[in-house]
Amino acid sequence: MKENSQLLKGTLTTVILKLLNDNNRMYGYEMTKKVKEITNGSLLITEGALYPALHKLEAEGFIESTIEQFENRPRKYYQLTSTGKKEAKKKLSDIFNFINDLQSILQLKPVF
Amino acid sequence: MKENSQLLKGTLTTVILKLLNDNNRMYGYEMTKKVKEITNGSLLITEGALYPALHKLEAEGFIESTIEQFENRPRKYYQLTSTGKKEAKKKLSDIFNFINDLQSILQLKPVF
DNA sequence: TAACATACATAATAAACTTAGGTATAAGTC
DNA sequence: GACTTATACCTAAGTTTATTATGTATGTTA
Repeated sequence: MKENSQLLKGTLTTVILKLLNDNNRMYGYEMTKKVKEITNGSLLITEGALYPALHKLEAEGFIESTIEQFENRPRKYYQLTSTGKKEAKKKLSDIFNFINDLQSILQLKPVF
Repeated sequence: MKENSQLLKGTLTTVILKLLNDNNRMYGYEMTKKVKEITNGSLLITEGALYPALHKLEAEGFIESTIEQFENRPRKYYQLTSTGKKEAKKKLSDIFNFINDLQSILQLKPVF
């Protein structure tokens, strides 16, 4: 993603799994639009990051795809496999734990 | 850091700046202990990540160091420079914005 | 007809980490 | 006495994950 990109490393996979968990099936380009919309344009998934991430998740067996034609353009729809659903739960749990830890550290008051 | 390490990329610098912002001066090893303590051992800063990050921050002029002897062992104390204080504020603002965006995405309810 | 939007993709590069080592001193354990 | 653990610094090789820059192709809007 762009904008605050340094912060993002490692979260893209979790975002993808969460989107597919909530929406049953989505295609890549749709995910970029969705994230942009949700964050009012402050978080932008770059396609150079997204597509390799999708291919990796598919190779790992967490998602699977079907290609369909829509108005003369091919769309590659992805959905979670059963192991992908478990992975989504795990990744979400991990990231919320991480965010909690991070907030513990970042909201410490100065020592007097 | 270890444990949930994929999630951590890009946040280490912000954590360092925040620790120095709150504690005036700290040495590297102390930071690893502090983060471990705050997170009850769930977040571990590896020294292989920490020391290069400290050196980079110093090269960028955001922190400066003084070496002191403590019980026959050298400690390298770091503190924020004036530009480092501004950078700390900026990075903290960025990371909170990012966490907010992330939570917007990750807490979406399923579409009916 | 040029630019923008849709929709996929890859390759070179850069950044940030993990893993694995290294040096040195001190304290505790078998 | 030997070994492990803790303190305290450090670097290097390799991996992962992103950015940036392209490329292909179709459809729509200015």
